[in-house]
Amino acid sequence: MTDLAALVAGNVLDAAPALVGWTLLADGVGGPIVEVEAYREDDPASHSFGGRRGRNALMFGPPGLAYVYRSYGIHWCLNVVCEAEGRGAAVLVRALEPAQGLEVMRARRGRAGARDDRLLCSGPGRLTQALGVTNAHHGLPLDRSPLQLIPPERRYDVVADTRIGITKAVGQPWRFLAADSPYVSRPVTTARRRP
DNA sequence: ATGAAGATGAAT
DNA sequence: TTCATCTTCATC
Repeated sequence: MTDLAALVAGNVLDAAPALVGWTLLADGVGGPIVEVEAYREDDPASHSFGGRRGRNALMFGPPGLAYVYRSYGIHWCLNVVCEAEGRGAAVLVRALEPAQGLEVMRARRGRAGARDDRLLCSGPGRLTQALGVTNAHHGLPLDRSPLQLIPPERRYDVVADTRIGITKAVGQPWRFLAADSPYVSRPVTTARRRP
């Protein structure tokens, strides 16, 4: 699927893996998405859980907009709002492969980012810092300046895994990664060794 | 009004 | 493992 509007209008569990490989740019800085997570209304871990109120109202709005929130008082995190208006679903963009605007990213990411390109965008907070995404982008469409989502140029093999940092709803394999990408925030969970 | 928790990241 | 730091939501 190369039509963004149709993609984000669909079921978030389909949209999330399909977004892997799309290039995300903010003012021309970014690269292909390699890791996302899906969140939906019936999911205790989702900001939209329990209905539309306050800031999360954007998750219930029209698909294709950016839902940005503050994490741990420090980081910004970027989501792509999905599904029809009235449904509170979104895809958290967790990591991308740094491809365009490398020097800008390194400057924004400071010490850690300067020494290893894998530390530029591997994590939702790192990614927004590298791309300069903040509260100012909350509610902006992802298909118009300063934000862009460009269809993949090649095929990506996508792997499903459990989400990260979730305490309220465990087990759902709603984290989607580009297989073998060195730019994901964390490798796929390996089977737990027996005691 | 006030407080605790949280879809994180960096340093120790 | 600790801690930075702030919005949202629950409770008083």
